[in-house]
Amino acid sequence: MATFSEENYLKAIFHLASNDDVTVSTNAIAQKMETKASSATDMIQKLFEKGLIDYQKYKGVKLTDKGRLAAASVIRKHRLWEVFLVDKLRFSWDEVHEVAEQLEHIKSRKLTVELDAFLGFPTEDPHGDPIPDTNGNMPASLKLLLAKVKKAQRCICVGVKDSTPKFLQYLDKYKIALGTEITVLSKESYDESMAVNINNIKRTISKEVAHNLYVKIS
Amino acid sequence: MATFSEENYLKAIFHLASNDDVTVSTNAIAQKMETKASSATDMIQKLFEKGLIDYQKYKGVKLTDKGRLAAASVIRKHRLWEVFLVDKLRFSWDEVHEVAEQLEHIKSRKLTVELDAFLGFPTEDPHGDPIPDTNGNMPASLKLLLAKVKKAQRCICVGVKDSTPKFLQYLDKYKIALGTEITVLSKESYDESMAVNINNIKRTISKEVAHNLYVKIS
DNA sequence: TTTAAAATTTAGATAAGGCTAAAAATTTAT
DNA sequence: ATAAATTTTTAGCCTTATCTAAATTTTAAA
Repeated sequence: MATFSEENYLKAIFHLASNDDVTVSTNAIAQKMETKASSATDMIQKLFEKGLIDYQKYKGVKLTDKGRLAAASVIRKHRLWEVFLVDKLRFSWDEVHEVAEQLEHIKSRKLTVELDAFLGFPTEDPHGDPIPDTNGNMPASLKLLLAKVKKAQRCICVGVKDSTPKFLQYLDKYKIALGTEITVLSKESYDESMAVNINNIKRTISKEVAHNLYVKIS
Repeated sequence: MATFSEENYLKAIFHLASNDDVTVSTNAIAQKMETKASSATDMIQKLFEKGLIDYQKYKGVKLTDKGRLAAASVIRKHRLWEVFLVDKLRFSWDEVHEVAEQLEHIKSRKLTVELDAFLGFPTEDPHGDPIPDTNGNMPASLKLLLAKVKKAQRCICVGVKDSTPKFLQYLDKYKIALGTEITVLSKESYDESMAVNINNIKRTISKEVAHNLYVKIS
């Protein structure tokens, strides 16, 4: 059974290797884990010995099937707990991550199964990210950045790319939440800003914001 | 902030010192923690340096106010989670402890506050043990041995003192389970046996059984 | 293609929490 | 009251996960 730290490294590798065929570098892992490359190397060797990753010195790593399932299981738990916190316990977007980081490591098959049922078998977390199923399969995400949406299209806010409290608070301030409908009125090529309609109010959205907000065409 | 291990030791000391004026011995702590006395000594010294316990070499240990509050907070979380598991997630009484042992260490003020509200501010866990309040005050336990129940009183089975398979099998055989309602019909002073009504069936309960079954007056 | 830069690994330390074995203090029993 | 038994502490070692500094390998550049 993996330790907390091992689980966090597996998760980091999973996120870095969005394409399964990509090998992930030691430095990338160290950066994601906010640690030193030497520490990452140590953990890589341990994960390799446990059969959770493929690894050759200096050549980067790749999750094995076993490792991918373990990582997906942790991500599944993380996202289920986020749904719990928002749907049942009045947490808001910017408050769930830190707690879910702890809850994701609780080990109990029954707990995950029952929590999933209690929440009504959700398929997405409050940020619009898909929840892997029990086999570790993650449905492809339909979300795209607001910046990619064409003029006159209507879309629904489903998540954020930047999940820092600062950005989430910005969204709160302008009443942009999960499910909010946004219509793109026009796009300004000079600064990549866009005019949009949100709750019947016309607003200008900066490039920065448009590149950090995920939506789904409706 | 206390580590998992520190929290577990604080909890052990809290449980061992039911009376706050009692000093707890190193051996007692080691036994409760299923570890060696030398390990207990190491942790005792750490807890003392953090101001969580009073300690003099060879003289045993007592929780400080700070330590007692920390211990009560962990026990509060443990019992709230047990309520959650039983009331919301279809866990049964004998499945909750192991998971609650993990959940009790999650650190988030808001989580505990919201969970408490979500559960309707419960005052007891599923075993009939009281839940300490946010100030660390624990209401006296309402749970008592069946032997103490007076004639004509109705009560609900909430736990066992003797958890050996032999006793549990006895309970099974006579259809006594968690939540079973028991009405005391009469008590025999000669052998301390009692006549009771269980599921509308009249039975005689021996002194041995009555002294190993916890109930709550209903 | 040889060298400089960058990335990666190894070596040696540290801190937490545990262990065994041995020493020291306290209790108990004669 | 002293010896024996028990309890508690200390000393030294192990593991996990981290670090810094140094060594090594790979990559990029001249």
